[in-house]
Amino acid sequence: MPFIQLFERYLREQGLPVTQQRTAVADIVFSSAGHLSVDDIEQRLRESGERIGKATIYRTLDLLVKSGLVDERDFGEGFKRYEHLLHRQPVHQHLVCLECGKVIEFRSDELERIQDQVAATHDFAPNRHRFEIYGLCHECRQAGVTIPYEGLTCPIEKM
Amino acid sequence: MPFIQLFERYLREQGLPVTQQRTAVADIVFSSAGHLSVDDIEQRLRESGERIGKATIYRTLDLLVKSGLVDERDFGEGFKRYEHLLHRQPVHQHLVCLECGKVIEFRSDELERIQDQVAATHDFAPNRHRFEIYGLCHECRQAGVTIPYEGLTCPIEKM
DNA sequence: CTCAGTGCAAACCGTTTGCAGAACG
DNA sequence: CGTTCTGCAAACGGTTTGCACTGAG
Repeated sequence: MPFIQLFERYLREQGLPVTQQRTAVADIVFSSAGHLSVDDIEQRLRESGERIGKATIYRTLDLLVKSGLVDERDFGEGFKRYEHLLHRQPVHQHLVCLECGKVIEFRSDELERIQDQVAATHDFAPNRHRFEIYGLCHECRQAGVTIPYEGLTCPIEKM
Repeated sequence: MPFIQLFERYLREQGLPVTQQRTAVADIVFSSAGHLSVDDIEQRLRESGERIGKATIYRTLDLLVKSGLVDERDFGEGFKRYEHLLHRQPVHQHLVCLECGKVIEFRSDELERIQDQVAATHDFAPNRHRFEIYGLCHECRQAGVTIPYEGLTCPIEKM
């Protein structure tokens, strides 16, 4: 995969050294399809025989995000995930299963339209947006999982 | 404001004690309009003369969220914000200014439709969604703020 | 050879937890 | 009065940072 070359070009453009650690991290990120956590990356590096400190992984991910080749995602798990953009779907959104954590990607042109429309109404210059749907995937529902409602029996009415 | 009574009702429904601390935290949350951080809440409690430990605030917020009266929000700031739902706008989304952090609320019925449509396509049972638009508000743009592009000069083409 | 990068460990920061003492019901 | 809550402080987990050492250019 020649995607690492793009990152190397970015580093050179910025006058930053192309180190073996940066290449190794970029290699893992670009060759993995999914939404990787830092622990995922560390583990895959270890599997490839590389032993790279977490600090370096974080610092390299910062560069990858700044370069625009990788997106940082936060699905509310308490840590971040990273996803490279050299994908079929340039801009896409996510369905996140609350039970198994599976992430399904989808794309909606309408969202772009809504973003522009809403932003225009509020005199806001949109830079990016996130749209995530949380729920239960087919498999988890098949397995009988449900989301319990623990709230008030009737919140608003009987005030 | 009688909203605290709803929370007290919830506590009783669950067989949980209605303590002065829980009431105080709920009081702050329900009487504040915006998107409060735990520090905001702690400070406002202090201003009202209450001295309540952070742990208790967190524990009470958990209950408020479970009751369904308060929503937990994460705008990617590294901490959570809390917003009560006894509002004009039952379901709404946010425009977040990347410069000043201001949050503008908006509502779009189309989003509900898109959620249902996308979910149906992927055999997914939606529970909730989040749609956030990040960008620059009118004031910050007036003040000359721009978002610098630090990425590759041309990411994809010259591979 | 020089300067930035790396690895380690400590620091950080928001959040959670364990436990002795206080308070609700 | 028993049971749950509170406050404190320590623990936690992901992330960041300081510093001596290594390595890229």
